[in-house]
Amino acid sequence: MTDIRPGSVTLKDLAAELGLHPSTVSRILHGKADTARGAAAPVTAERVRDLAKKVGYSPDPQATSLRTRRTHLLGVIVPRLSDLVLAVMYEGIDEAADDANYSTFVMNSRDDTLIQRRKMEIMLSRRVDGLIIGDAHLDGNILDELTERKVPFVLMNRTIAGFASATCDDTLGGALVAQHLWDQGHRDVSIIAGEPYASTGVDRTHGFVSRFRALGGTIPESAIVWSRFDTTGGHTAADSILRGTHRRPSAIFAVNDFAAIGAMGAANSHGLHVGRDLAIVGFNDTSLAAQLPIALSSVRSPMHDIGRVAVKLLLGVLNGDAVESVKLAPVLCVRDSSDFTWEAGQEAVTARQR
Amino acid sequence: MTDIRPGSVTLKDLAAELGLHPSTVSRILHGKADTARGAAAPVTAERVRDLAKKVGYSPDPQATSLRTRRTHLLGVIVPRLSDLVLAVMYEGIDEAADDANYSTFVMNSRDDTLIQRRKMEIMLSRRVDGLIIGDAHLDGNILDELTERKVPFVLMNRTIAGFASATCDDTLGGALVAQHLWDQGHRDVSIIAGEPYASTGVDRTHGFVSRFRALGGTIPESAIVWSRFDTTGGHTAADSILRGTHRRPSAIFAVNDFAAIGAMGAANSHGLHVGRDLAIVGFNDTSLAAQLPIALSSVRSPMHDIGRVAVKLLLGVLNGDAVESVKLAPVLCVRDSSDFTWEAGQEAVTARQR
DNA sequence: GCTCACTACCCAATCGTTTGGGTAGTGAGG
DNA sequence: CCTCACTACCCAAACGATTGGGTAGTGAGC
Repeated sequence: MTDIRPGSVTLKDLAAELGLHPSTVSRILHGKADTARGAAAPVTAERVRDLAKKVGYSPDPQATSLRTRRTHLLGVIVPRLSDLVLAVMYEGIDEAADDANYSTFVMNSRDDTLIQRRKMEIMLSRRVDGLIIGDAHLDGNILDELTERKVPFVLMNRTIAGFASATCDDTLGGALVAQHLWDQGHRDVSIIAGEPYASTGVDRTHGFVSRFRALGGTIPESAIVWSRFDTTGGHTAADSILRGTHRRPSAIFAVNDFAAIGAMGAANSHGLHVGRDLAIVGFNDTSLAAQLPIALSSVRSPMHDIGRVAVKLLLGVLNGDAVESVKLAPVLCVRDSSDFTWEAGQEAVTARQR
Repeated sequence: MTDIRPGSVTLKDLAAELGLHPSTVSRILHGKADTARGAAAPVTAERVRDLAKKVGYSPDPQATSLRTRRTHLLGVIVPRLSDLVLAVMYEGIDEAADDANYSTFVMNSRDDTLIQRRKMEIMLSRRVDGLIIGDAHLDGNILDELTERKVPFVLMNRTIAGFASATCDDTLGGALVAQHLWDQGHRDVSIIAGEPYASTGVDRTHGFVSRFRALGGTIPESAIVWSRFDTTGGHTAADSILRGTHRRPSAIFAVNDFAAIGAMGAANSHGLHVGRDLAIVGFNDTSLAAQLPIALSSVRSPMHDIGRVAVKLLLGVLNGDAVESVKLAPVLCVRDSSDFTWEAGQEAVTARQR
């Protein structure tokens, strides 16, 4: 590419070199239909472009956005990037933003409303063109404020009624798991439901419960345990489920792979062999699921695409379009952790049906 | 905070409102020793600051950096953010940058030299003040180019001789594992070594081999298998190791937790019980290690701190200081996957000693 | 009464682009 | 020959902040 640091050569330099006015150069290099029209003679335009390429001219985005009031910057706020799910979504964002010539800031809020606010202010003070919010809380009061302040934004990962969002169809995902576990003969199930303020966990749980009940099953409130989304959260939740004396479920649905992995750990320490004594199904089908010593059944959510769609939606908003929320379809991946026909055969299934 | 979108009120507005000159306001709000000195009367300063707070003034960073030639922006390039190790390091960066009033761009290079270059150019065209490079390849020709172009940068995660870096002491980490496995009685070990262009894997492998040999052990070249850093990479590598007919090691050191998890999966499908038939040790002690059905021994590396240190180093460079590379100390965490005294008792150890 | 040193400000140029509005020069049409 | 419509440019004012260099006004010192 260039052998010099960008910024060393300006529009003015180019103009001087060619004996043109900076504005002419600007129109040639950055104009649209302008160029074809009255901007410059084709031969001049050629000269300009050649020189620009030769000296490695790249426009100063600071100067440009000072003038245009557009930074071509998007802000992304996630609970934590060390959550693989959000990291993958961000990869999708990174890609799509890049394709559209935008750059992104991403910051962690740790799901703390104070930090959320602070990071948002930082992004706005950086003059981002819009925000992608991946850590929306169901009470969502910040969002109203953003709307009032006319900040363009969309939600990702978690959804909230009334705002545009890019998510997985979590309700459907939950339903798929319910159907699967029911088909496998499970009648007594528990749910590790995630944080109550996150639509992901809430919707997955709701989808599961609705379908399970529609099939004729029962799920008492006590079978739903709220938890953090990480491994320790899942471990703790599963522990409390398995410790319960009056009933011990034959299957656990964790709304997140990491919680599921934690649950596997807990099952282990209770002397239960996952996939034989206890079925566990996770959500998101992260790259780990299939590789675990006992492969984890999981609902594959198109995380990467969710990130891409979020960018598309936001660009739509910036463009003044009326955008609609997008719910991408999940797919259930059944593996050893919940496939009772796998080695135990039919007897296990019937045994479980009691 | 403010109830209006940042950017709506400028320095000029403040000045007009107060009957002062913009430059005076600027000096009051952003000056250092200036303020105390001849900038303005204390009472005026007070008035300015009050109004600024009241109307929610926040300086336009684009305008500022256009003038100052400093963006307070740092660029971070990592192989992939969906690698938990890099994600955690980035969290450290995010924090430390925030503390120092910097913002960061982070981009994925997928360890592809072409993308690496492209992302770098994007960051430079955004006029970042400096770069943190988390995906350096040992052949490192881009780095020389950066040096030549006088771009301030530091390395993180991976190190390369001659450049400032923030890393874990990988050589020591490898040595710790060698010592541990030796103490456990293992004499026949294999290494899943990661990508040959990454110093992390190379140094961990080298540290391991050196110590193991110093203790009197032997490690043939064939016992070292290069691989990708993810679970599938580990799976494939372990598979080829375990498939080997002439020797089957009693222990495997994977230079990365994810590779180790993949190796566990492979061991499983070879009918080996990890922790009894085969010891496996990983690296980084990611949050998963301790939660796995069979808890994974791993070398804890201070990933979060590595990110923080990287920022500190880079700020040092920006400040014109001569900075030194920092190697943070690793700690070995022994768990079930390699603790033979755990349940099998002494017999297993001696059996393995042959 | 004059100089000197402050104090408390103001002025204007500048950073690199963009953009609405000119304006010389040319050729065609009447 | 004059007008008109182009073509191919140029001019200058922004955008919002920073910064080196003024300069009135005041009080002290001699």
